[in-house]
Amino acid sequence: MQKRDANGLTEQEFLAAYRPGDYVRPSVACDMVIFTVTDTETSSYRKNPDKELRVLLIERGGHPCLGEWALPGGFVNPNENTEHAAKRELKEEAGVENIYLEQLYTFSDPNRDPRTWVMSCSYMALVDSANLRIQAGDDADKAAWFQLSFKQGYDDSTEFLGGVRRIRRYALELTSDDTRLSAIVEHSRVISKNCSEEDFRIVENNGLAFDHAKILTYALLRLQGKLDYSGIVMHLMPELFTLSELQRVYEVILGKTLLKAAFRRKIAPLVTETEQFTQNAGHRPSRLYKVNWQGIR
Amino acid sequence: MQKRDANGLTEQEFLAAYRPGDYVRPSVACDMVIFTVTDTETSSYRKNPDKELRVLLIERGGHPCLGEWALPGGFVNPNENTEHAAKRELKEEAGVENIYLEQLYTFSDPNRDPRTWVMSCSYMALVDSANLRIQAGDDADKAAWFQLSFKQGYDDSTEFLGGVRRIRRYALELTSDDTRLSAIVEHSRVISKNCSEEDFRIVENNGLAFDHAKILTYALLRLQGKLDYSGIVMHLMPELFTLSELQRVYEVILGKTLLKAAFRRKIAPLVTETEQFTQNAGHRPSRLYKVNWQGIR
DNA sequence: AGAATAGTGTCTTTTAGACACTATAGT
DNA sequence: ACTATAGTGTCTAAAAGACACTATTCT
Repeated sequence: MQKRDANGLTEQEFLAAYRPGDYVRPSVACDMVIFTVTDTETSSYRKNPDKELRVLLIERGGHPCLGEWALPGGFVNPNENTEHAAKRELKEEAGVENIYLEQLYTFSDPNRDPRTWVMSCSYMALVDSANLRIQAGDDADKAAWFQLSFKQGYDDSTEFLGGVRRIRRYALELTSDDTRLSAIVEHSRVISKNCSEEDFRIVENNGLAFDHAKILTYALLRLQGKLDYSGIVMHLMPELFTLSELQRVYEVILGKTLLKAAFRRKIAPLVTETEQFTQNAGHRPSRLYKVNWQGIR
Repeated sequence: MQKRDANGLTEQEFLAAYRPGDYVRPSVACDMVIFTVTDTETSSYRKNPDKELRVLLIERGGHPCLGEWALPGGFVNPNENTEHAAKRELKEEAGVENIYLEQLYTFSDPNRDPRTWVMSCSYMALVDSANLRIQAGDDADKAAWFQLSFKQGYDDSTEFLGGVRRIRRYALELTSDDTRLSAIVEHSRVISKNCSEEDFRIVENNGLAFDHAKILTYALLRLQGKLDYSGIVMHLMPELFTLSELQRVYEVILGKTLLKAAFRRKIAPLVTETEQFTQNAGHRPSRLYKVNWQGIR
């Protein structure tokens, strides 16, 4: 291409002479919401264990937010894109590779980090807990898998001239062996012709670093929203699983129970039956299935 | 809070002493995909005009990509977040305010801009064309609304051990009064247990700047994907509209025709009927509706 | 009158919800 | 035998698809 600009330069000449300005640039970090699903302890030899949703957090060893728990993450390096950075962090901080990864949202409020201007490009990752052979946080940082409870509380729509404002509050509770964290995040949305605002606000926060309660809420809503039309859950399942297990995973993420017959009809195209069965369960054995990746959208 | 870190500093002391490192930081820009819907010329006084989807592009007056057409956008300033930047750009470059705005995706490949390291946080905006009283591009830059044709071509799934690779190609054609642009973008997705890769690749590009063909494709897929479960289309409609008009907007975005009766059943909760009717149409008048914002999800 | 669209009725098909019933290993 | 779950059958209700029919205004 030999086009010349207003100064008579070709593109090659322009780029050779180009010097980036010295205006202020943000740092860009990747923060990762890594979900997995684990079994609870079961009380009786007969009872199947319940499923619980867990997320990986890391205790901050320095200011700011010293002693609070943060999503694993780190800065994006030059010569890599955010996805590379996310994968690198995933390996370094959680010891996992080759798992489901999806970009969520870029959080960019200028004061979200008290040190300096840091944007966070957030990612959601899903891991089968059987895949977690490497214990998270081998290094100095203290890492832990927190069990997550996510409940919608306050919910209100107020109408105004030509529009609606919808406010919902979500209560997050996170528990690990020795730590309990909690947060309340308010999601408000103005829906009208002349305005379109969506906002997450941290109403209450006990022990979560930065704006990570927001990011976590965003991730949970995305996960819930994707559940029924995409086969995203399959990334949380082990190689072989029973349909009841799969149903319990859906249930723990959605926070409600589902009807067995309807559930099975719906997920039928997403799974393939095997000839293997569970054993020693204290009740009728259950057929084991594997994921039918063709059926996943 | 009086916690002290490993150096015996409180958070206040730490922050007061904090100096950001001088490692390389990216520039962050917002690029905007601004959609609107317009009427085509109608051949006969009887025939209703068709709808067409349009997107705003700006011809680049300098290197790089001199003479090519780019999405409107600009850098994010310190003390604003990406959404503020997007709104500012929307006003400056397209002369519109208070319209629907949604963050799409952050494109961050290190070489996407030949000058320097620039990440693009992309947004999608929807405007009712009646709202465009201010002609876009009053200033030096040449701006134009391009009519968009978006067709899926090649589509293939190849199975491999324990997974699927799905490849789809999309053909974009953009036409304004005096310019024709086109691009082919390939979307490939690997869906399997041990891998999760999603990638957009520009296969062919005639006249679109940077990686903007990618961003545009991403926006179109998002718009299509959101159509049926959210009332997002309503942001493209004027104050009063007929149900046939609304249907034609759905049809032009989805690229397929819909059945009238079923369509009306489905969108019924999203609209409110008025007592006004179209006039001088050369055929039976049509009732005018307005948006029922309560019904929008 | 007749072109072109507006608007509705209704039949069929598909999907979802509800719930009861039968089946079966393990102690 | 009994517990706890596995798995299926079937009825009902709701939603989607298909298509034909009637209604209405302007030239």
